[in-house]
Amino acid sequence: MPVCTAQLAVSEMVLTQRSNARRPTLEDVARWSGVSKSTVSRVVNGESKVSAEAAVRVREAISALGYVPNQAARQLVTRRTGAVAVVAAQPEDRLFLDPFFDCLLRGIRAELARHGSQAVLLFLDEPDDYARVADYLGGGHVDGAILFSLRPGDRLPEMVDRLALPAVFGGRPLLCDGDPVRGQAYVDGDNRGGARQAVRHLLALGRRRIATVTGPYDQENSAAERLAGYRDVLLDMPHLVERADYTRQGGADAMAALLDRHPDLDAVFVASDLMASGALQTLRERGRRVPEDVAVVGFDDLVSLSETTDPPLTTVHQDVAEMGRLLARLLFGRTEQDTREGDTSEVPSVVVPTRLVVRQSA
Amino acid sequence: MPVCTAQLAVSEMVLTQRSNARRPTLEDVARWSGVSKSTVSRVVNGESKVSAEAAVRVREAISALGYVPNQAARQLVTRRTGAVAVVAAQPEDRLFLDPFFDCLLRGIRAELARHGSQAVLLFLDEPDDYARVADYLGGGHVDGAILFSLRPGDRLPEMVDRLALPAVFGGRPLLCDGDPVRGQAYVDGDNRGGARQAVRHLLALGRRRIATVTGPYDQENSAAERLAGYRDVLLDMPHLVERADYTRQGGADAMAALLDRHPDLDAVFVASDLMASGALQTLRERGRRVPEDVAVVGFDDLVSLSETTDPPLTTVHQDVAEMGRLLARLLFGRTEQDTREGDTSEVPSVVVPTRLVVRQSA
DNA sequence: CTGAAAGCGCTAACAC
DNA sequence: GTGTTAGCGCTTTCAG
Repeated sequence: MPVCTAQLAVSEMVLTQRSNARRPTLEDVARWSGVSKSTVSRVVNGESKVSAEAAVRVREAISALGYVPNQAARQLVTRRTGAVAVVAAQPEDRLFLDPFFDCLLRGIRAELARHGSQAVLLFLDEPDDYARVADYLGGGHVDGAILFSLRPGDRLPEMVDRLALPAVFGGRPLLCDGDPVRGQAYVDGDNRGGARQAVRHLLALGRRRIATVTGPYDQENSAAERLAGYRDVLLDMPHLVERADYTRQGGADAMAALLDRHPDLDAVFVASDLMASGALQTLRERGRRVPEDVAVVGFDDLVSLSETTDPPLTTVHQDVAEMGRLLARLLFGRTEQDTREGDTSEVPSVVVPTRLVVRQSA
Repeated sequence: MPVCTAQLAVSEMVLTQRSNARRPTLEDVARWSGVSKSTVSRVVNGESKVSAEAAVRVREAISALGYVPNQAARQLVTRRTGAVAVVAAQPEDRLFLDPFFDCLLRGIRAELARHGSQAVLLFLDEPDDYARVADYLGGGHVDGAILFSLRPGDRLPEMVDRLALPAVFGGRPLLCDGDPVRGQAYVDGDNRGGARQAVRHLLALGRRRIATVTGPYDQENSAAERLAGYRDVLLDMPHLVERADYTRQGGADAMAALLDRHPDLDAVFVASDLMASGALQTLRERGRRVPEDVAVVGFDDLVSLSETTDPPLTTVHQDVAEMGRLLARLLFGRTEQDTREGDTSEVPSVVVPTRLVVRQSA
């Protein structure tokens, strides 16, 4: 193979070149098959009131001409695009290394597919992205948007609201001061309740020096909630808190710091499985046995992770895929929750319960 | 292929609900500001021939009304959407755990942004996805597509070709039999050449029992090329090959298998950094010193990985972000490379050179 | 500089 | 069943 072959002839035409061969329109199909546009339209849209023979001829014409409907035109009249934007505000690097998003997205895509909608993923990373994404969302490219990983005070909820675009949030959207943004539908896990379950479990095991490795609680609501849950349970007991960033390495480092400061700790609630896997590694390197010396409980229950750590991780289970599905269903106004009549002021949102999965680390 | 969009009954209404509050149109703005639609259009599109006062009034109207142009309508006439699809054929789980895609996507997004285009990411995972993605791509939602991680024999290149949608491929698209798909523009790394550099380096170090951990060479061209490069150099020497799957764990397992079968190996070329980090771990666990006992060379040079392994990884550097940028630039037909006249039969493609980065593992 | 008019390709009444 | 007729909201000649 030639190295660095740069045969870029005719390059500047790439984007227009091929489209110059005008794509066949509904009208072309109609002419070709000798019927009217309406009939073709009916066939394309699978309506019933079309004679069998007409339908056949139209279908022939369609494949002969290689006709593909122009969505822009269709959309202009139907007001529907068949696409839903999934906006991830998280910087990509975090996102791509976190299996959490994989599950969530899978759930979203599955549910969207059931509705015949295509999920399109957009990233919100640099400041510039806001304007472009807002343009995109407001431009009628999509029927709705699912947004997540927004930081407190993110201006996207407000922007979306102004666009009058149906939207739901993964994780409760917060204002700068930590107050919830009003009037936005969201799906969230029961972070606080889950954390409580985890810490209570540790307590029930007889542990008394229970530490916690937290997420970036000043930036992510889930992290703040999980820390709150920890505090709820350990009201009058010592709080051994180390903040990390939801990464594996961060978890490892935080665990090390915790061990340095509190060599006598006998349990730790780590606010995510990814961080827990890092913590486990530190514990091993420091010669602490898990769970004998230190009991460990994680959060998320990303099975690919929690089942394969050594030892397998006791963790708070979140049905992430279900959350994804719910998000999509909520967007389509189809949440299983009953809609309470007349209570229009209340935006339908759902907090998904968690449960503790006991494996071997605690 | 007749493309028929799925019918949506109830959900359709839900999603249009909020938009019932009719969004202001160009015409509304025109009336509000007492000018014609044309003038408003000119202001919106930043044209020069508009009097200052008219422009001001129009702008007032726009913000007063909260006007956002309807892209579908605009697109219907301009034939431009301002969006480019990035299609990842890889199952998500792999994708999300591989830092490679993060860099690539970043490069793509950066370049696209320079052209004012929004990148929208689509996944191709289950069989169903093909039809929906094809509909989407053919539906005029995007100006072009960047596709990658296609398996040999994937039918997407052909589908895209029929749609007459400008497209470029990340990694050379292959037919089932391993032959390249003709007529498709692609950007690829110099996998074979890079592998040669790696193995030659090992040879120069005096190693003589050089093994390799490969990617899934029956499914991914890059893996096949890297293996070929290994073979190129070790023509008359023993080939110690273990196939893995481009995951960290796979790399660790393959390394273990290699050690079992060839306890005397003194070097290993691992076909990706992610796998190499796994291999390094196995080596450590088995008590082999790196590079004293076994020299290790990786591939990709994902700095976040290769610089943080223990010891830091000697690896084949690929400028992944640059590849991403090139992909986008190629799509826009604006590659900096010279254009050779009259050579229209040759599709512009580029193979990006690699270079060996020597750190401490070899 | 500005406006009027003609579509872009499609669907949706409404007649036949 | 099928064709006819209006637009959907925008850009774009082409006159003024």
